[in-house]
Amino acid sequence: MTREKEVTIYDIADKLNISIATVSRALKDDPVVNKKTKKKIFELAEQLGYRSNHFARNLRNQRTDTIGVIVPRLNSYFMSTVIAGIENVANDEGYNLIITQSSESAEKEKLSAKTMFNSRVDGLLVSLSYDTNDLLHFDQFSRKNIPVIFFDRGEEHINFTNVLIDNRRSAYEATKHLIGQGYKQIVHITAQLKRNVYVDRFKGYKQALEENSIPFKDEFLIIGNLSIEAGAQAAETILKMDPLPEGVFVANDNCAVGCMLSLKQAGIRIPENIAFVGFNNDPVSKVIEPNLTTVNYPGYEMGEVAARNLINHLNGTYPIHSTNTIVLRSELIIRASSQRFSK
Amino acid sequence: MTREKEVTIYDIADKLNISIATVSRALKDDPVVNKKTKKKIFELAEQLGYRSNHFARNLRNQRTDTIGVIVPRLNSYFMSTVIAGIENVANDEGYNLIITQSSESAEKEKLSAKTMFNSRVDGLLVSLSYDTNDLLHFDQFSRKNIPVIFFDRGEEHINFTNVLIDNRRSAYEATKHLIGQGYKQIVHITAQLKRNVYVDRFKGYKQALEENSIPFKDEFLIIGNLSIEAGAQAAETILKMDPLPEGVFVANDNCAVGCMLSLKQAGIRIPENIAFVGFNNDPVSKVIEPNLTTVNYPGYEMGEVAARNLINHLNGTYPIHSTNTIVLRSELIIRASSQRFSK
DNA sequence: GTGAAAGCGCTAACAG
DNA sequence: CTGTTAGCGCTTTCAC
Repeated sequence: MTREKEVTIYDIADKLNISIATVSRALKDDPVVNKKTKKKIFELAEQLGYRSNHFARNLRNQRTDTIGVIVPRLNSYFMSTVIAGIENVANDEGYNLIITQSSESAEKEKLSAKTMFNSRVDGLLVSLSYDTNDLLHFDQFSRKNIPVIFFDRGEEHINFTNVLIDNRRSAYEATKHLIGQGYKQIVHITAQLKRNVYVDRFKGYKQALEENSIPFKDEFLIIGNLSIEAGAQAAETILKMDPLPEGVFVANDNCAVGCMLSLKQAGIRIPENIAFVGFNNDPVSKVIEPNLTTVNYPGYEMGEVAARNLINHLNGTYPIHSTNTIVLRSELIIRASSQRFSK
Repeated sequence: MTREKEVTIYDIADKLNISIATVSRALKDDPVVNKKTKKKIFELAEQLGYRSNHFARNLRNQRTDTIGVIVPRLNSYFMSTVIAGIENVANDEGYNLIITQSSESAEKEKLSAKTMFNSRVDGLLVSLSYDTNDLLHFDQFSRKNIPVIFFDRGEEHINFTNVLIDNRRSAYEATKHLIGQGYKQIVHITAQLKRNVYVDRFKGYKQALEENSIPFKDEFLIIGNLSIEAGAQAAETILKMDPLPEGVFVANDNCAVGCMLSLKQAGIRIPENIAFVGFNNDPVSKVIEPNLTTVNYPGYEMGEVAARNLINHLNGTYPIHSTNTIVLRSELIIRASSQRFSK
């Protein structure tokens, strides 16, 4: 598999009988180079199919124009939307993306971090796995002054910026809405209470209960991995409750949908028997019947904001620790699944 | 933003009073190096926080261990599944991914190709945009013997391998199934007939009609961008038909769902009045009521196969033009939306 | 087993 | 406005 010889600035310099320095300058459109020379160089470069060698340049410049992205999973609507947002900003600014998924495992996340580190990404965008217990594997980045920004699933840390929504408040409003509709016995389906997003949503849920003098019951907290299947399992659990709960607040739409489908199959009517509120505003929330009340989560915007912020750090527009938490707007979207008197 | 000085093999060599050559060899685990020396080197490297410089290495080795991926859109279930598959294989084999989206525009696709080329990806995985008219922007890769593999949306070309499913056959079976259920007046909703996948699905649809002596009607071909919204629009068109068609075969589940929702809202019953078959087996097909009959599309597997194949090319396991088309198995999944006598 | 040295392609300091 | 030159950090050939 021999490759055609690459054209270098030496080739161009040779043919034009000028120095590589001039060629290098011309190619960067350095105004100091004579217009005519520049023109000749550009033309020849084009003709020869010259392409600049990133490695040589990076080797000199000590930067890669690459941003690393570590996500728990690629295949969710939310995540692909975030990545589309990141990609949009990054490409505009001339950055490439290296993307890996941790598959919700702390182990793989550490590995990914190492890969990113060794690939010398200029900056890192991370959404933590379910499993992650500490942030030690990101210390290597801070030590080298490589900015790390967490989005969605992050953790408070002096060295890292977080981009997120107000999960507590959103969950509070979601739960309050259910209570306002007259549902009091409310189950909460979520993931392990390790990640901020789930902890905060749980807090919001509890706060709403408390404010309405509804005692929190341990057995109303159902923990799973928030997949459709986990939703189906949660439905089993719910069906065994006696009396049945009146409402369910799920930390993610997909899981809510899985749960609703199973309950419906078991003859439960939504929202008459049990009301539902989800989280994320995944398109599926408008497909399920009844349509799912949910919290709108600005994924695309979150991706853009995180990337923009990272790039600003990189450009030195502001110092690495200048911002620490960016909160995006989110809001409850009320649909039929939670309304006592739905049409 | 000064970064801590990077540790190089020179530093290690200095401290250990050996040559950089030995350090370099040891770090690659070259068996020729004395075990003890190697151990010392590894320990010191660890302690100093040494990380190898990819650029220096790439500059020497003329390879990047990077695979480029160009997709029309990141945010569909299908695409994120494919990418998860690619990522899985690529990471296992020590390759990084650079991902860009063309946003269904030929222009952006060309730009992406250029970026990839300049980033010197070792190989390229592409799913073409709706818009793309020619493959000229991939010629630069063949000229340099850089393998390019198309997945899902490709085009026959002597230089490039395609990984796909048998779209014609799948569409044929889907349509035949509708006909078998007694639906004869069948609308086909799809995208511009530019990409293989849509052309082939259309062919399969037509073939099934022909074999059953059902004349194809021009007005039964509805072209859009296959989004949920396009589905809603298609529903408008359908509702104006008199008489109404009996069945609809949609080239993608999302669009089918959009269409079904609108029709249902207009009082049409599915499948009693109009039957539906989709394509892709997106999870949403099991959420919509009635559940959508669809063609199972092995996205994850497609990603794995495409990546595996590319990497085999790169490893020289087989020559660049040895395979030209890889067809993955796909099959019709029959659900309630298309069954005359559904429960 | 180990070392010396050349060179991958580019940039930038310095000199003119 | 242009050229010379010294590296960036690594791999690899050739010697020993």
